[in-house]
Amino acid sequence: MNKTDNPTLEDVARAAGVSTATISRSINEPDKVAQKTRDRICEVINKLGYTPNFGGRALASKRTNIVGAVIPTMANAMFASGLQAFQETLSASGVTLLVASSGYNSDHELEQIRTLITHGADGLLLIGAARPKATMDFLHLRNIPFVIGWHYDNDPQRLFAGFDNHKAAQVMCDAVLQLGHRRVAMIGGITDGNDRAKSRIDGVRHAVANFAGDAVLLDILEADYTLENGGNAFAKLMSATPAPTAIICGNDVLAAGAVVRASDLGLKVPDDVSITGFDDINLATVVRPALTTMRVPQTDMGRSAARLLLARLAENRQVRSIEFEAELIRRQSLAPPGG
Amino acid sequence: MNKTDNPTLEDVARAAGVSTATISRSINEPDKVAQKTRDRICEVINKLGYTPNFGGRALASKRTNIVGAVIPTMANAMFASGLQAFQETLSASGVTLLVASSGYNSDHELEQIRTLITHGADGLLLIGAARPKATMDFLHLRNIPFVIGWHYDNDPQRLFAGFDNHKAAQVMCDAVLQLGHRRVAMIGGITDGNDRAKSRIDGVRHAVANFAGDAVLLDILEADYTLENGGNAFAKLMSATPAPTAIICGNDVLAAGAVVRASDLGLKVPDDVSITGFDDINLATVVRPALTTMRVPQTDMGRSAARLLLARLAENRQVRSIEFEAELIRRQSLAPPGG
DNA sequence: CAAATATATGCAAGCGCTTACACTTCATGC
DNA sequence: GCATGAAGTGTAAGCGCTTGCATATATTTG
Repeated sequence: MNKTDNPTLEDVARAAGVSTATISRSINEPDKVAQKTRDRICEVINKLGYTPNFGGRALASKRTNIVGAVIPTMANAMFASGLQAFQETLSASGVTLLVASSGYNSDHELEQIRTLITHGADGLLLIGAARPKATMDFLHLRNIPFVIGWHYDNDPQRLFAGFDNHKAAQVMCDAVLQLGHRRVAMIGGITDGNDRAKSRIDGVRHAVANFAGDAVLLDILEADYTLENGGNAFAKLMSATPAPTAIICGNDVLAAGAVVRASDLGLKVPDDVSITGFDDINLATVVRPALTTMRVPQTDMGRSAARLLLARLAENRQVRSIEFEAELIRRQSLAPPGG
Repeated sequence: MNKTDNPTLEDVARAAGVSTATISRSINEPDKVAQKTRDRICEVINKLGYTPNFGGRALASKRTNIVGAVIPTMANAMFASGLQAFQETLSASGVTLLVASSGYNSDHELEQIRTLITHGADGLLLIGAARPKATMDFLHLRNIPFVIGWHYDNDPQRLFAGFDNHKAAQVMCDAVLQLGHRRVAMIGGITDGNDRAKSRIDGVRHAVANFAGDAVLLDILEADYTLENGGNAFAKLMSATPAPTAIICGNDVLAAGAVVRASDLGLKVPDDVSITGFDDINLATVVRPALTTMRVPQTDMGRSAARLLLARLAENRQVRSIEFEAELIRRQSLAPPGG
């Protein structure tokens, strides 16, 4: 598995007639080296195709310039574009991204965190705040710098770049209730090991419970984020009597699945039933009717998470969590009951 | 930036009353160590929260168990899910994924390749076969093992896990022509630095040129993969006289944008104009009419690319490229001209 | 112009790990 | 019982780099 022997610092040093220290400096702190020497070194480096050996560098300098991210899955557009922004921002600072996915499973998440750390990650991006004690213990024991994305709360001990899922869901549900809906149902993500999904459901529960009127939350179904599951859950909810007049979905994929299924079942959205989404990914704008949804600042979160983590790693003391606001985007899938 | 001092092999060795070599063995080659010793060591490791220092390990063993991927962008669902599969497969072999994105720019790609290598990647996944000489030179000079995904050709010198974009586009265009379309236009991706986009366009060109009839390829527009660009390009193409009866799109995002715009413009798909996509991502199934598209085996490619790369790194000699077939998926957006 | 300071380079000690080799036990077979 | 070998462990030599310190050279200053 080892590559054929690559040139080392020493090879370069010999060829350039200087010491290894000078080469090292000309790479890492160029202005500590005379212009002339640097030029010569640069030339030799290119001729030899030298690149610093990673292991040696990491060992000597005690840092890798690698940060890791453990996200539920890249297959969800929301994480993918956030991760993209995260990576781009890191890249601009010469830091590289190690990724792993947990599949929304917390045991798996711990395993992946371990892996990333043993693979040299200086810091981590994690999604959501809730995790088992074992995971927290490991993080603390090893004193690992990390940032939590896609979630925000007031815990001053930790670093967040996210938004308040509970509040956002509540805003959405309030909007639904304001329009006159009284029989509401929800299709949420699987809450096990996913505090964002849980918060969104709680937000809806809370909104219904505190509504100054007699609204009912008929049912809450949990489903993996696929179009088909969204469709199936929708069908199930609509087969109840009385049927809900609005269905709040935990994300756009579920909602899009529901919208499509509605049309298959001959139900008109929003006339027969309103459907709302969450995240505002491409899907939301393309289904007909287009989804009323909560826009989540995916790119901003990714970018900010990177900045926070970089600052934290640079030991800037003034690192503070950033709260973003999810924004209600009104489109056609939500209307007063009965059209 | 350095973490507080973590326990080292030596700490563990001292605490367990054995030599560092034994600890190392019990981690890397457990069955070379007596059960009893191993148990004791394991206990100490857990108590101390020891994890091997990455730099030391990489330096001594000359491998990192990291592979890198440079993809155009994770924000495109097709790459995201392929990358997800790639990562999962690697993970199952204890290998971790370093990601970088090129933004479809080949200078940037080279830079990212360099970064990944200096960050310790043992091997790489790259997308598409076409790249500038400088990049190829670097890859060869450093003798870097790599696999090319999302593309296939017969070059026996290289390792592919992909499909023939040219052929796939041709299949799609043939299907369009078979249905009776004679005025065809295309909305492709930006071909600069993107051989897949180019191949898809060439495939369509080729199909039209070789059609046993008098079909015309009216126009080819290139656009970044966004819904809006797809819509704009569509509007532009439809404003020509005579207008095309079918528009072949280089990917589903462009096609979905076109379908949505068609409806905004009061055009019926497929009655007034047929639209086809490429990739078969979620979007394709959700727009109405649903997209006729080429299904691309994203997950399979990701998984196979990982297997190929792992095999290559393990120096298995019997590593051979894998060709996948894209599959024509017929849905409602394509019909004979005039409905 | 000597002294003081700034700038450029070299020296050499590790960083924490793996691994070839040497050594010690202990079981086995004759 | 003793040679033989297997199994378990230790010793120590690096892997390629960074970096504090010492040294050498250039520049400034009174």
